[in-house]
Amino acid sequence: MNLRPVNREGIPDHPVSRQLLDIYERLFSAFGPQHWWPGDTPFEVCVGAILTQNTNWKNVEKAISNLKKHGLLSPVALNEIPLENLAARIRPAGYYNLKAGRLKAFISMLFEHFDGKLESIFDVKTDVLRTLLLSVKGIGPETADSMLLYAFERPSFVVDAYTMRMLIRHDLIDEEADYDQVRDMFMDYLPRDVRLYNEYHALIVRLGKELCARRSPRCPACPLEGL
DNA sequence: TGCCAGGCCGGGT
DNA sequence: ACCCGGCATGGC
Repeated sequence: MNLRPVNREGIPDHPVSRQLLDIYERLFSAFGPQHWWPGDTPFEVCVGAILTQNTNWKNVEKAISNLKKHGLLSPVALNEIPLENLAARIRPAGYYNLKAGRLKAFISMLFEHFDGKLESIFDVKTDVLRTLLLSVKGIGPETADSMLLYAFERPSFVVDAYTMRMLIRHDLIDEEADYDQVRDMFMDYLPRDVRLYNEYHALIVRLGKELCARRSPRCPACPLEGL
């Protein structure tokens, strides 16, 4: 338990590392590359990360396409539009009043610290940026890590409900493990590789959509069966 | 038809 | 420090 991973040419040599890599291999074999994030620009990824909180991605697509159609998918536009109008545009994503406020809070941070320019963020160190994102009301750990990984291309592992269920059902963590513990496990025992983390999380979500990381029932054909 | 979806916050113990 | 209700639409 107190063993630390040993990095050998970027590949940790440790039972937990092998287990996590084994899961990755099985998922990749079963599903293939997922080509995430489904979004055109870093800014769109950030917006999508907020909109998809506890929400089906299909609904988020409608909301984003709405924003695009009305020319609202930019920091300036979202800064200008009144809260109520924004809420109406993102209605299909659910929790639209809540999320309109969260988008506004994110945009406010963008203007306060980066003059509204997303490009300015690329200079900021990852841990500083993560703390900054988490300080925005409405951005929690998963949303922050999604932005870090998929918009800003930092090796920050994203943990979600599917990840928890998958690990619990296969007895890799105990029920009371929290977000940061699980994130730390992946990041301590896997190489800090953006492409790996990108694909890994996307594959877990795919697993959840298709099969046995759903709440119920457990799928007998799970590619992770018999780990 | 009811359950679920790529969370997070705030108030009450 | 936990626990829990609220937030809301659309798909299967």
